[in-house]
Amino acid sequence: MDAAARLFANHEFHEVRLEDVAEAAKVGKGTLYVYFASKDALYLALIREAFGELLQVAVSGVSHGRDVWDQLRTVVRGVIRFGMAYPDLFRVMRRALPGPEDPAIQEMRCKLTSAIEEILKEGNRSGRIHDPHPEITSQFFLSFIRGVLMYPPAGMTAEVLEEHMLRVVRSGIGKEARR
Amino acid sequence: MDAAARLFANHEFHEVRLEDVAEAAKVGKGTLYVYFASKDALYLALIREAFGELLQVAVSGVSHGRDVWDQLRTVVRGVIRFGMAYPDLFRVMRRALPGPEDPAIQEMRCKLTSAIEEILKEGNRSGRIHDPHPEITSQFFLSFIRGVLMYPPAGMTAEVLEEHMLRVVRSGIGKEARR
Amino acid sequence: MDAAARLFANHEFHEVRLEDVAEAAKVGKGTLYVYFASKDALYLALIREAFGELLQVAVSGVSHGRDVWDQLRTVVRGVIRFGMAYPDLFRVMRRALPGPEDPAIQEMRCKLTSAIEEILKEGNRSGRIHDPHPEITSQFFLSFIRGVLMYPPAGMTAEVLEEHMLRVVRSGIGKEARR
Amino acid sequence: MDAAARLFANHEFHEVRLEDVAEAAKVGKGTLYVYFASKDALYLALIREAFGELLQVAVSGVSHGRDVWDQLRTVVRGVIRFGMAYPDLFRVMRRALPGPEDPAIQEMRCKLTSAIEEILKEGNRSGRIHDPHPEITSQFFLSFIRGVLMYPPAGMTAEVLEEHMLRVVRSGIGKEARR
DNA sequence: TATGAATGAGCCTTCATTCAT
DNA sequence: CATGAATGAAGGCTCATTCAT
Repeated sequence: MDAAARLFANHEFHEVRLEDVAEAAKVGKGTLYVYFASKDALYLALIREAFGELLQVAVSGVSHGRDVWDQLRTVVRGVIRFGMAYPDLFRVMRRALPGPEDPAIQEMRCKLTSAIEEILKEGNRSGRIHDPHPEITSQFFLSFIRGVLMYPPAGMTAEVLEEHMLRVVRSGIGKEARR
Repeated sequence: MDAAARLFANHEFHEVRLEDVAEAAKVGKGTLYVYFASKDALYLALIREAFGELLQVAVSGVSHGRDVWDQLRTVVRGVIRFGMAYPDLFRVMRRALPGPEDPAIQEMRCKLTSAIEEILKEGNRSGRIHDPHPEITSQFFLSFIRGVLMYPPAGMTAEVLEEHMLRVVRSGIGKEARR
Repeated sequence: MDAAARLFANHEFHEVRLEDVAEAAKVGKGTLYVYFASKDALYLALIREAFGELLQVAVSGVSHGRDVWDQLRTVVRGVIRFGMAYPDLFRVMRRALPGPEDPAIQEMRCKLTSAIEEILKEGNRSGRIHDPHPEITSQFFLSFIRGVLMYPPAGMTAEVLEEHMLRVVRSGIGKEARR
Repeated sequence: MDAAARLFANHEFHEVRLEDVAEAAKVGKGTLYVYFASKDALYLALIREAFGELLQVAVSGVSHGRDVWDQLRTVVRGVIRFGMAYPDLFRVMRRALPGPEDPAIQEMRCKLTSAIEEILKEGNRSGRIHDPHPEITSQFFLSFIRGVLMYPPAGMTAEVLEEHMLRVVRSGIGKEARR
């Protein structure tokens, strides 16, 4: 799957030949079929793994009850870490069509945004946050990281990214809003 | 190209058969090859058109010198309008690999983020904005819209989206940051 | 037809596109169909013309009753002249499959060898020639010229070719046979 | 390749469908592509093999130093035998355009005529032959056989052909030249 | 279980042919 | 009669998939 991720990350689905995957993985072509029913199955398994991993890293660390900004930071940090640790998986994930594909994937995608949305709503309730559209803002968190990791500005580090993102969301960049 | 956009928007490249495109466009299969050298060429032409259109809509309206937030609003509104007017082109665009593909596409992609980055920098200089990382924030604008349009929350409208986005970026959602 | 000959001479049938023929002939693609029913028809017309021309040049000049070697010389000279005057037609002709193709072509091909065979037989009867297999020797004449014109040795001229060919057939190259 | 030879022998390149070749060879269509990169490659491989075989059969048996006429007889016999043993390969070969095609083929074609030319020149030196144009006569040998095998007169046998050909070349058919 | 040679369904692409102008 | 834009039948080629070893 590492090999497959590497290839699918940088090439369209149809550009990746199972023969290349097999070679990259240093196994026979037939061996792939021992573990995956088809090329599609392999591709979906990849995305499923990616989402699973991301969910693990980003959401599992969140402990409800702690400060809302701490929770958001945990999620953001998790996603960034994941994106930097598994850039290939991350890129594969990003290209996945939102179509019906696989219910498991839909569910995980949903879980991820829901988790963030929940934190935001919790923040609204606790008064530490004022967000009239947490369902939009939650999309924002994921998209942001996605964009930065796909087209990384020069000299980007996990820390800078995390810091900047949280600051923007928290306080905005308007001058009159800070003092 | 309309027909092609419609198909490529909802299906992976390899799932789209030129025969279907031809049928959808109500022309003969061979006719496609009168105008496009290959399936790839058609696909790239689509993306190129999309970026061109988007650039037109989003960047051309910006008049430097006006208030920074007005400029940002113009861009944001343009991108959102484009995404809603041409959802198919928008979806095709989004899936384009950042790879070498086509220099023209690379250039347009670059132009778009640069335009936003420039506005932000201008804002920094004028003091209306305080953004230590405009190169990151510019990515943010695009990613945000992209994410929202790909996985649209229920009841989303262009106005709400525009408003929410600008508010977040301007003032953040932190309670202590506003009064 | 000149244009077609030029193209068919140096390229396999399938390598020649009617579009190229039209362009080379400086007419529209459709115009070809005003004069030829199909690509095959054009091709066959070409071969037919070639054989007709060759027959004209090579056989028509032969006047039975004259000296046999004069007659042979006339034929040989005619074929060589034709080959050098219309190298393209000549090359097209050579590649024609001996298959059923076109009865008219078969007939002309036959006429050509028959003409030579007849001269040889006449020579046998008159005693100026001793050839136990004129049906083979007649093939020889054509093949010879064909070979030389397809893969011409450097510095070949019509005269040298004609002279050499007749000498070989008449007297052979064995030393003991001449004095 | 046997199957391919059979088909290419009696049909123009474009009339032969790879599907037919596969069927004739009793293998899958895809299997052809395991061994040949393209239809062209298959065709050229065929011609290459034909020339190789012919070279083997015709030239390898020649032992320099033996009587010149024996050497020529060996070559002639070799070519005739080859033509009769592999009529398909022979016919394919004949149609090959003298164009650039494949350097290996060019070389073999050259080798063949050179070999005969060398024998003739050796004959000139030894005095057993008087041939002012061995470079032309060598073409003759090949063309002759080619012609006879392509349009075989009825009742042709290898022996008759060999005998007749050598006799013509050696002594000619002029009556005054023999006694 | 692992393999890779063989396979053929499927698709892109070509180009002879048509026909409205 | 001349044209060339449009067409779709045909076939070369790919590659996911199978299966005998």
